[in-house]
Amino acid sequence: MTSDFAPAGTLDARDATRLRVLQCIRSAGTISRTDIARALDSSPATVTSACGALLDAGLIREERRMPSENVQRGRPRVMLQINGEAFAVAGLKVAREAIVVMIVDFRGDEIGSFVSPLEASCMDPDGLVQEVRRALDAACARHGLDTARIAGLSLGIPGFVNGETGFMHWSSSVTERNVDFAPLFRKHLPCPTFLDNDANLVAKAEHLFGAGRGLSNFLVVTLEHGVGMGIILNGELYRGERGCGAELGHMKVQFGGALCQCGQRGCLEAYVGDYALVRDTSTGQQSDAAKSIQDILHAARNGDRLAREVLDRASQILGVALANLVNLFDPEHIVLARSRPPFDHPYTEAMLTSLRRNTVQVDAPLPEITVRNLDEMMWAKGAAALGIEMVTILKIRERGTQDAA
Amino acid sequence: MTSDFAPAGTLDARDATRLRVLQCIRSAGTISRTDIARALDSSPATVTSACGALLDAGLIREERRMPSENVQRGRPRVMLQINGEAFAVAGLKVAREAIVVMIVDFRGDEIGSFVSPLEASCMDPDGLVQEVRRALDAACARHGLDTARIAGLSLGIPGFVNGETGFMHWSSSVTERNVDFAPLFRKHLPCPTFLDNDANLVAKAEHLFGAGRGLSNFLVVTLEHGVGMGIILNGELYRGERGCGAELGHMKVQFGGALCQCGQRGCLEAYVGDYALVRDTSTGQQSDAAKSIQDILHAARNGDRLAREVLDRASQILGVALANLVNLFDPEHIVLARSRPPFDHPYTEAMLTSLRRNTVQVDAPLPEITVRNLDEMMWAKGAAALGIEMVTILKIRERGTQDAA
DNA sequence: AATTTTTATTTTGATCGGTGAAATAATTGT
DNA sequence: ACAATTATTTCACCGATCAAAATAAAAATT
Repeated sequence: MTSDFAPAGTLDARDATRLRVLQCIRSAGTISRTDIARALDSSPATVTSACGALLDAGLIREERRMPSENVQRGRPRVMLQINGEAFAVAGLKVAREAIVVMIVDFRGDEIGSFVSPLEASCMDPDGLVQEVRRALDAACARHGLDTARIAGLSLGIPGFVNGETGFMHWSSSVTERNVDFAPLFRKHLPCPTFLDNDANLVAKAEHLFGAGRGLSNFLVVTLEHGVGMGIILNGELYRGERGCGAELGHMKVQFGGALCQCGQRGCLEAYVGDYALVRDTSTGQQSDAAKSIQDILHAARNGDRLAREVLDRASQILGVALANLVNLFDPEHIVLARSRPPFDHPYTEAMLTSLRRNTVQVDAPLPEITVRNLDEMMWAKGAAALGIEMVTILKIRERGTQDAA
Repeated sequence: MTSDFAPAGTLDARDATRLRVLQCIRSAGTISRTDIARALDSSPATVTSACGALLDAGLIREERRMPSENVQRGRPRVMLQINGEAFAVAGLKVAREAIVVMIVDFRGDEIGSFVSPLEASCMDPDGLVQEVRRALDAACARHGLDTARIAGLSLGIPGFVNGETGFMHWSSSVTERNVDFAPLFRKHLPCPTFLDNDANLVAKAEHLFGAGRGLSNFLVVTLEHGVGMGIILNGELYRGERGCGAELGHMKVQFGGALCQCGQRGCLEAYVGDYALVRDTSTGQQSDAAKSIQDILHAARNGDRLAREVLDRASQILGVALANLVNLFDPEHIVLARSRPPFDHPYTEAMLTSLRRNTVQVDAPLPEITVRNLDEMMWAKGAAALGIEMVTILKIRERGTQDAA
């Protein structure tokens, strides 16, 4: 049942403590044992023992502290930090035209990246896994890394994916439906491999390294061709019962409204997705087909009324959708990750105004909103973030069994 | 910090185990120790000891088993069940015209109920608490109960309430905003008292006693004057960061749409709330003001086209809103609790069709939908459900400290 | 320079919850 | 009566955590 694929939840009490300590160190960056004990509200003794194990496993290291302004009396604290060299993890984002790879160390720092072009944007499962293998090998080769140093591999893919089992219900990148990737990964790839919805990965990245660090309840909305969302509740990715929730792009914002790619009406994507903007600004004239988001923005800036209206409406509707999220989830924070600048100023302003206007009024302040640029690499980095988490658990477990032996 | 008010989260390992065992017994109804061990995946020894404590505390009891079809060899299992007589809890729902009280035993079975009329539908905090006291005393008197037997009291109130702290941001029943009820409760009421949003209470009731028994992720949508929602995620009430999420009634389903009571546009309530139906079926003629939902339904049944259209649209829009929830939360189950019959057949059908049509298509089946009648008493019972849970925790803790002494 | 004070970490010994194994209990089948 | 079977309890132990004591490493003081 608990295969390689989903190692979480299988931690005994001791390993759970070690993991907590590790995560505390990671989120603090640099921290002493005493402060860890304080932060986790546990005894120094416990922290000492957990840190011992983590040091033995090579996952953290002691830092010879700066002789600087530590103007304190008493025995100086020994600072601990994540040992970046512990292992490397590859994050891969399967996009339309390429597989984007980012290799990061255990700290999450980039070691190198690589873009491996794809012949076809939609492949059969076996073909996809082989492309992944090719991308991984090429990325390692480019940066002079032995593929064996990669301790884990994490794959972000658009579509409905159950990140806990590796089962894919549907993806725009895969010809077949209902594929169990776990065995394919085991067969073709050299290290433990994890699969998740790409928006979930960005959420994970924000949670581990970005604006969501240390938060328990926050949302990440991704804005590119489509609109996606990752949900962190109680400090964990919420995946829904069947592993395919968070379909913000197909939230209906207008009853009987505009037609969406998915065949339904009034979906958010049908107003704010790239293709919707292109469609709605087209006037039936000449070069419309070639119109890009850039063109539309440009036109709007030059006073084109249609372009302005479409962008304005998109911003407002996006604000409504975010307001719906605030009304439903009441999160601490929302990260709005957009690929290209269609929602740049002044549209971000319009969006925020609409958000405020459509939120149920409580005296408590609204959740913070962070707008973040999201290039292709960020997706891959998000994948890597998940990989780090998963492999960390594997390593801690491994260590545990070694102790026992 | 951890006052009387929110006893959860303050359980040590042992009490947590006891609580798990107790909840297992509750959700099973009648179960043997061996089966509990199997269900909780723990050792029989642990279960024995936990049950010992629970028996001592009088929270559960052994059932002399039926001599019936237990055609098994070996030592017969001793069945355990919740001891209803352990204590009583009062659930109160603050409605517009009355406070509805239900007194239940520890099993959740009704001991008696009472409706205590209110002079005013909106009171100052002190007045409200005194009305609560009056309602409690009257209910006890009616059923010949000593008020001292009530081990806990739980209050459901419409509005934005932080159920974990007892802090009320706003409620339609209270003249003031931002009231901390906890000290008022301590001052005027004879037993530990808890406060929560009324929709949360119905969710709790479904989780403990209704369609959500044993489920981890499900939603309860309440349909009456307004539209509310309770969210259970990972087996717990999700309250959002500021304790005021789940505002389904103000989810925008139509950009720039119909005007809502709240002053915003396109809210779900503005299409499916009682007052919206009345408004939208009014033709500017004579007795419109007196029109009731019953009248509208009746008119529709008799072929009135406007009434039909309005009800049809309401059903469809409700379906869209539920589809949004499915797309976002991917729950196991949704309970639709409606107070009066505006969404009876054939409108329930229309609603379900709309739900199906607006859900993102995955091969996995849709969550189950249960439609449930929700009379005023159910709200009170929901409140009682929360009360049972809270008091259970208090009792288990109490028992723990007794042991220590 | 030696000593005191202060703070951080480790060691030690005790506690406690959970567990497996063995013992006991309560049946049915022979 | 005795064997077989299943449920529960008892018991000895393990391992995680913790408080307290010991130790370590510095700064301040003498």
